[in-house]
Amino acid sequence: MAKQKLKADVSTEEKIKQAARKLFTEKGFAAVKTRDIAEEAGINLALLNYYFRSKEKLFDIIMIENFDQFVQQLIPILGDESLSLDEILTQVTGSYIDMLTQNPDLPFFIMNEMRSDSTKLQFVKDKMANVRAAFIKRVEDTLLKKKISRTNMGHMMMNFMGLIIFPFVAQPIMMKVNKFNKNEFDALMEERKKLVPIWLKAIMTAQ
Amino acid sequence: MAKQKLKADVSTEEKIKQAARKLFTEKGFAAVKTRDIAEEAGINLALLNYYFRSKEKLFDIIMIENFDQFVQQLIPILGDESLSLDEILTQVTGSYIDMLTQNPDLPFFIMNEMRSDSTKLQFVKDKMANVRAAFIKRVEDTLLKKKISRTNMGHMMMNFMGLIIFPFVAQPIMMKVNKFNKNEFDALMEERKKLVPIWLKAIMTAQ
DNA sequence: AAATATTTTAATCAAATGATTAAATCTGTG
DNA sequence: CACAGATTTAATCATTTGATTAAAATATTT
Repeated sequence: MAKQKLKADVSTEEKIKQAARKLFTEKGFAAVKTRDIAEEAGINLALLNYYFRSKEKLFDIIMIENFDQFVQQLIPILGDESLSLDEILTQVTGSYIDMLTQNPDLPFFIMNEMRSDSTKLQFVKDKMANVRAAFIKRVEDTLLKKKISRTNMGHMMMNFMGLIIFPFVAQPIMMKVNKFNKNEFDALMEERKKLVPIWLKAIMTAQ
Repeated sequence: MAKQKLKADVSTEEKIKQAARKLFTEKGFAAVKTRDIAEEAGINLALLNYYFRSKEKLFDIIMIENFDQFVQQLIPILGDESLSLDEILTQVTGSYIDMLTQNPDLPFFIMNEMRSDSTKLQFVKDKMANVRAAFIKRVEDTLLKKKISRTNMGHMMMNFMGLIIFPFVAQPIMMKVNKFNKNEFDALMEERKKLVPIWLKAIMTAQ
């Protein structure tokens, strides 16, 4: 006991959070039982309530962290006035594919929770609205020059997300149907870092 | 009582299935309680077990029907030798967007259940494998002529699904962030019937 | 070491949930 | 009508599940 207070390698509270993050992100709120979390964390069930008060409060924490991770890295890139549209496309694509390769379940989690609506997602709406505003502010001029209308902004956001995020949502299908293993899938995603910006530009200029 | 045996407008069994389809498709297996289904169907809880034996058996039925609907309509189009690649793209896109506009929760359900794996999805794997084989058989020659490699088939499938299916998976986000209502969203999807084939061709021929 | 605060455990509770049962009601048939 | 079979209901069971409690164990401070 030379050290001050490093009891376990990781504090119990952190172990619970890690277990909860893993399970909630994989399976969603309803499918995860508090006992699953306790077992995954290797702790007594009562500790979950001791540290986090309730399953729902614990979930809220994980949800906020996940959403933050999902949108956070967009801000600095979109906010960098020195980047051209091409550079933005390339950077956002690369940065996102890297992050999602590390957290492949994140998009599905987000979609799942947005769908279960509930009222608690107001803060998400706000956060996404910020990103969207930044995106529009940053891209709208360029788009207007290319004669792409405002309503088509919706299409562009869908295309952007569809080409980058969808593969991770569909990863289980892709792996099963195409008999990819994780490494092969990741290699495909690595290729997409270069391809998606090219494709997006091709889409934007297609008659 | 002139008629033979038409008791209710819809048989109790069918009412239960409709309620189950709605709820399971919207929220997934774990989040739906048998009492929710009973209430939605306007029937006594015991009837669910009387007709379908268990929640899981009922879910299996819904799952199979949903998967069938998801892949069914592809077969006749892909199998029609008289169609050009362009025509296939156009028809599949149109047919799919129509179907998904009627059943917007279907893609999410499929992704969700593929992810929860379980072993019971072998039949799905087989079904998807058939569609994939038909797709490859139908498209591979054309792709080879365009110097698109076999590994890029994976990208093409992702792009195809990403541009068509993803918007429906992300519909809740799109509607919240962009403040679309259902009609506006559907109008966008209607536009995509023409746009997605153009975009896909642009992608395929992009340097 | 004693006192105090923090962390962990085992046992238990109350509500939710999937399922069953026995009786009641309805339906068509002889 | 009365009977048999199918359908529906109300009541109840057993398990799961989220949460609590009181006590034990551990760490921290004095």
